[in-house]
Amino acid sequence: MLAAAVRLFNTHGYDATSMFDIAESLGITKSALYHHVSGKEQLLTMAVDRALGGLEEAAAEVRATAAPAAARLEDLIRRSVLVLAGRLEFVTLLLRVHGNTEAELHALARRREFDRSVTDLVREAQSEGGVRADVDPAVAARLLFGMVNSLVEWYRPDRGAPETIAAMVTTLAFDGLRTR
Amino acid sequence: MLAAAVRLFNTHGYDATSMFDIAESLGITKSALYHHVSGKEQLLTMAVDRALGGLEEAAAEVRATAAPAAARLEDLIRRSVLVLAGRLEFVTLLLRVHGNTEAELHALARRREFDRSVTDLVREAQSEGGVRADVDPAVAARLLFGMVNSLVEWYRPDRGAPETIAAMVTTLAFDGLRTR
DNA sequence: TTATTTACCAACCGCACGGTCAGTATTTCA
DNA sequence: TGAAATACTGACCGTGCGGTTGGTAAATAA
Repeated sequence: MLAAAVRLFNTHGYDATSMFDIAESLGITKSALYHHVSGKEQLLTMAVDRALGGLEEAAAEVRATAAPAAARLEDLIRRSVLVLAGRLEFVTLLLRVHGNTEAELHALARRREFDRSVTDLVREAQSEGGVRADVDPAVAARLLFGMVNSLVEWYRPDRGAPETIAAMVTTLAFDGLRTR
Repeated sequence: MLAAAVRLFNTHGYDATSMFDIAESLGITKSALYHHVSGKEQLLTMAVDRALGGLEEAAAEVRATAAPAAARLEDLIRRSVLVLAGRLEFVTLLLRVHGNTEAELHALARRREFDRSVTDLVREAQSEGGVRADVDPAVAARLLFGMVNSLVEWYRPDRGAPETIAAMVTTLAFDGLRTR
């Protein structure tokens, strides 16, 4: 049910998807839908929770390791790509949320907290000498996750295994495109 | 007027912005608004046109130069960042379009054409030996522009001059984060 | 001055949406 | 068997939306 709703939200947009559309795609009536969920916003909340949960779990696991910061950053990027690929539809919805309601603002706050932890990791890696110091850590973090997050716009299983994509992302992030 | 509409579309979402909201933000009535534009969709069309126009112009200018493909790719990335920074609100709207109407589908087609030209450029650079050959050109193109397009989510003039950001993007894209 | 175009307004229309409600099948379990 | 909980239905409600209409005020130009 959540899956059906999220699929429609992603295809036609959250606002453009009516509760009737969701019910119809499940072969039930709108009233039956309201018997199971409190409203449209709850579906959104459940979906972005699943996305944020995966990302936060990845960050926590990485924080628990004792490797150098640069290696932890690489690991976080890798794990994030795997979360994105595994929970693609939920993360897609999360990344399109823009803070119109209370619930969306809360999701946005959690996203910002995640972003902040990435920035911190970049800064730490710079001070350890593992990452070049001539880039602003906040900008670098945002560009890095701009790359990762772009998966929601184009990734499909037939374009490569998640691990393959993750390897490409970390290669590009740490070594760049130039031949050497 | 277009600027006011686009600002509201980006803040609250296209669907969530009513023609009344736009009129109110301009201090006129809804009817006055309809005197100048044919409808809500025309505002969208005009906005995405301005975004796509900038990107296509950049691609054409780059195509007209005779440099190696790798240098042309770097130049296209640089120019694209400048277009994004300069027309931020219009590109933001463009990147959120998802093909619900005829006009949006047309915009999406133009975007895909641009993406294809980037992929071609990556492939050409690989065959010239200017870019590492162990990455899929389509994936690399998408990751590169994932990085560039992320600007619409975070860029503001006080976070750095467009040229500074552009330099960071091309550095990250070609040389990566690792110290050497 | 007068005719014409341009800019604007208030009131209105039809429609689709999120959500409710009163009631009815169906399942569960003592 | 029968009571209680669960799953579901169709009709309905209020609201806000995109867009229209018939008309008025102001600018423009002959």
